[in-house]
Amino acid sequence: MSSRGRRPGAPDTRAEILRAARSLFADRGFESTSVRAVAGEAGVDPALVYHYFATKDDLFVAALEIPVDPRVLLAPVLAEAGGAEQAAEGLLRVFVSVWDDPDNRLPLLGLVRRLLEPGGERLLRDGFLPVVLMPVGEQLGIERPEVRMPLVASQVLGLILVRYLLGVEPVASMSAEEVVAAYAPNLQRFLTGPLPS
Amino acid sequence: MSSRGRRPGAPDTRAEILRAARSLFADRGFESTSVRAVAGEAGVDPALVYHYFATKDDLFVAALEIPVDPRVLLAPVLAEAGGAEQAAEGLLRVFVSVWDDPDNRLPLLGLVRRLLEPGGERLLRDGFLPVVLMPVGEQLGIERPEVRMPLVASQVLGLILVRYLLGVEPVASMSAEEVVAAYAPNLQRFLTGPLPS
DNA sequence: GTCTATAAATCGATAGAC
DNA sequence: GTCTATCGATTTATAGAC
Repeated sequence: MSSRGRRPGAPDTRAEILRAARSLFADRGFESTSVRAVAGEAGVDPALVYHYFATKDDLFVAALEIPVDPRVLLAPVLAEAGGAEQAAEGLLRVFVSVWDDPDNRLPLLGLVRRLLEPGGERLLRDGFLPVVLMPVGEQLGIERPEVRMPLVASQVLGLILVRYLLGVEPVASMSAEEVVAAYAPNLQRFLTGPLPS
Repeated sequence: MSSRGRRPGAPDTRAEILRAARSLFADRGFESTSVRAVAGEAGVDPALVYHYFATKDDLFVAALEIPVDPRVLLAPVLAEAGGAEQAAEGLLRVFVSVWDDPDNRLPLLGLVRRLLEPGGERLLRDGFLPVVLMPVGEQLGIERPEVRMPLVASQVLGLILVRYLLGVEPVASMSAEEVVAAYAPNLQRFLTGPLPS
């Protein structure tokens, strides 16, 4: 309270390393990001990175820890009135609000980049799809969720790529409501519309 | 004709290197594929690869030369009766037939992998989108193609990811007609349906 | 045409001084 | 807590023998 002047406060080097790691993993991926590059970006010695995080994998996990639990965020939408027939709009609104939050952006981009790197297939097939997306389909009570949710995933992935990873205009600059208006009807068709045989 | 026995025919090492390069670039991307790995896969010395193709970049270009010209293939569809109102189905049918052709698969996958690597953003933003996709939109005579075609691109990219790159079931195993039935209505909405404001 | 040998750079990771 | 120094492996690429 009454102390004057600037606090000495050691610069939080560890946090600085994490910030640099998030930034680099997000726009160069895991393989193309060297520990040396992270150290350089953070303004510290490469060995210091290893001092805090034993391996490069540990650094990745620490930097890209999922900032939100999608199952918690989606729960209210799933409980909403209207049921599956109007679910797409609510789901999409939650999705965009999470991705548009600057605190989430870099960690999420890092995860997606990892998903698209060699050997990342399993992250979607054995991770995100069965753990997050399939339960959503089942709770919505839609028909043949095992067909419909992968279709949903294909459109959501495409949206992530264009809007967040590649920055293709005008999608990248659309407001949240414009994105919802553009995509909700198509997602809704995947959820409850007619399907091949 | 009348000559017997096996022709001596020097083993076409150059072609063998290209085949190995296509395979590795397609499932590990550009950065994660070393010239040594290509040489190993082809059963030759690494230096020989440099003998035929001066640099790793040249090898990539030679191996992943686009096997088809999308503008030529799409021309008949664009000239068809029905115009923009029924274009999605025809466009999608051409798209799937090209990607399902084994001769095209590896080169196309290699290109997409490169698109998703660090610095590959420009390949879509300054390459594929303005050169291929935007002219299609303009020839169809749709409204605001600069908004609609990026939306189309987002769904097509998602389909490529799920069906060809990540192999998510059941989309990966669908017949061509099933894919058309599943995606054509959504693509059609992006082409000629209502849009935000 | 195909190889051996190697240069020059960069990688992840460790040991140990201060 | 932060650094210097370095190991050992791997990378792209070159020079030159056969």
